[in-house]
Amino acid sequence: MIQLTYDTEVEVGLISINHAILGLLSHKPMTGYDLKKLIQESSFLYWSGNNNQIYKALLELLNAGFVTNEVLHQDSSPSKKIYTVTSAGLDELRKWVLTPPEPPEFKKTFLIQLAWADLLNPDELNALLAGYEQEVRTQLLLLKGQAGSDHYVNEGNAKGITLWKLIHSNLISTYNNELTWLAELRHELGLT
Amino acid sequence: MIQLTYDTEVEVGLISINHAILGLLSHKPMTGYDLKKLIQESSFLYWSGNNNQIYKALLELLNAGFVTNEVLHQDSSPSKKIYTVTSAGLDELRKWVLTPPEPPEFKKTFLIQLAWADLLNPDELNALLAGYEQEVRTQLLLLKGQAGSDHYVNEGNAKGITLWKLIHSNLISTYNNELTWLAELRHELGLT
DNA sequence: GGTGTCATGTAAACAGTTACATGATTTT
DNA sequence: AAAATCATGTAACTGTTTACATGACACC
Repeated sequence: MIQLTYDTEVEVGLISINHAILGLLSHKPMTGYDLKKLIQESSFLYWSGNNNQIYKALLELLNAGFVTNEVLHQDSSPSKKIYTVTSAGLDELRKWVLTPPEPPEFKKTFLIQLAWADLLNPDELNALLAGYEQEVRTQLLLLKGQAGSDHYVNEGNAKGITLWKLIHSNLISTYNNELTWLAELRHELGLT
Repeated sequence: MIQLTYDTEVEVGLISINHAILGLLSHKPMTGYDLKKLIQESSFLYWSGNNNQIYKALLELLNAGFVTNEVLHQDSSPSKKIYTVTSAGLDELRKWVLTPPEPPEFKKTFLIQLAWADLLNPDELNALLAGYEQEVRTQLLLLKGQAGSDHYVNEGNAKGITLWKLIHSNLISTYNNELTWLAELRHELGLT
């Protein structure tokens, strides 16, 4: 059987973590380690930010000519590679931002549990709902706690800061929507 | 290097698609082919419903003793394996429904595009927003179109039907929330 | 003396998607 | 004549996570 592999040299359709990294680097040159922390802390960059993804993405961006790197040797610390976006990289970023958006995707395992909650008695159902509410509230607190941390990356760019605040408000409203739905659901099911 | 593999015989923590399949089978014995169609059409069972997942899951459920199957030979059609939940399977399902819920997960690639939309001029930004609105509206129409198809699986169980309607309303409200957020965003950015 | 930060990278496993393969029958 | 439905399964690949590995320094 003939193996059909894709062209690895000329990347056409990069996947989005590469673009997210390109975007972060466009604000400020950084190391993979810096990117890792930013992605892990970010609420809307939904990847885990593990090494494998980031160092692989940086290699791909480098091979595609979208970034360059400069090695900094430091004593008493491992040397670091500081990545900077090239003008080709900026073009690519702009091009990607203009691509037709995809619909949002939701993974709500809780809804699947709820689908078979007719197996439970009222107390158990109540506990299940309370558990979900708890989780959602925790996410909301986390979001509000790191309110600044996301858009402080965006220093000095007023337009950018406004956008990042709007992104933040999107996430907040999404979680709040779960809470109001939960209240309606309790009402509908006649639970106290 | 020593290979650390997990125990494949006694499954402890099955992943959720297995439980979803267990749940579907608890309503009615079915073939893998039937399950595939149900999952593909369902709005809240978020898997693609490809063969690989389903037939693998059915094998695992079978090995765990949560389902049994009966082979039906038919002429003028391939033979089918009809899977039925065992009482151990029902126990497992109930146990899983009671496990502490996880928070919902969102993948909104659009938000990442928006994060770097300061690279765009107003017309381009407008087009981007319109594209997202279009996608969300399409999802809403799809949802409303299949309004019945999801909970018709749940024949004859009043409690179950109510729950499935509530699940449906959760998804509707989630998409609607995106639309109201979009309106606020346009207002905030002073767009017509 | 153990744990955490800085900084890079690799290995192995798990999860998920697309596409392939078969073969009879029905529909367009 | 081509495409879709029924029905099972496999192969190959992509994507993602967890854990491993190194080594100096700082902190408790």
